[in-house]
Amino acid sequence: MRPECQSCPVRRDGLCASASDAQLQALGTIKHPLWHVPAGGCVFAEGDGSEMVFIIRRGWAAVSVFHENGRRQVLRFAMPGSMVGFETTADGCMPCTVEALTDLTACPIPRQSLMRFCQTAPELTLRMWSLLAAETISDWRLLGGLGTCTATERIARLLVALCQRQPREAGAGVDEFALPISQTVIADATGLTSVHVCRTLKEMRAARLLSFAKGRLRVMDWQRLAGLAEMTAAPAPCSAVLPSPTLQPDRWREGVWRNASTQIQ
DNA sequence: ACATTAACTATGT
DNA sequence: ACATAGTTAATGT
Repeated sequence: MRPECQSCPVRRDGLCASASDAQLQALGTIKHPLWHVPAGGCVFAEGDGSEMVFIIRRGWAAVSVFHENGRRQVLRFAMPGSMVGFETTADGCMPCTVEALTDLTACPIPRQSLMRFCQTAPELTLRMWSLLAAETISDWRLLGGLGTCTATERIARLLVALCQRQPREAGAGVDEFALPISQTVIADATGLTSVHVCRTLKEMRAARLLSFAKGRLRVMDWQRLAGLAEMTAAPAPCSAVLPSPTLQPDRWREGVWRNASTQIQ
């Protein structure tokens, strides 16, 4: 096993949680050295011909596409354990840009090698499927609200979804989180202008829902925030309720949502 | 560069 | 008429 795999911060929750020692050994031979991307840098950009998929080890990234009108749409957020780079266009180019929101460490794995490896490792393949599907569901909650929800509701959806995926910080209360995204990023993720995001956050602060400053979010009223987000939200992030990888794959994620909702209801 | 605020405009209810 | 959100511009941090 590679030394960086032994110290991997997403060894428990990420893809490799379902890998045996022998499989981890094999993955170690196909993976590339870790990538370190400073905040503001790109893992890859729209149009690039990347042969890698990446497992995020540390830090946050925004996955986005750019429109002709100069504006961009953030499609999803990647954080420790997230996998990016699976989507390629027919000509093998990347259809989106992955930009580091914080200093980032990513584990690059050649797409073709991983595909070949999956043919020998069904459990790993199923876990990959499950993890990608779970993130897709989370992402669709945001994207699906863009056409129908108000500014307050869209922002509430975003914040609740990010809090649920955020691994809990040791020591910190459940109501306070590091949220390393600017209002501009919130705007690009919610389809609002940054000016209106600022106005809306001011209203939410005045309504004693939350406070958000200097990259930290304090939630003061989970009930109302979850109501706005149309979610049965628990302050506990997924990692606290993520069932063990030995469960049947098709029961993992249902368990996550059920457990998350029963904690507050 | 990002956040905030105000004044104004367009659109939908 | 009112609410919501975009635009523009000025100012602050």
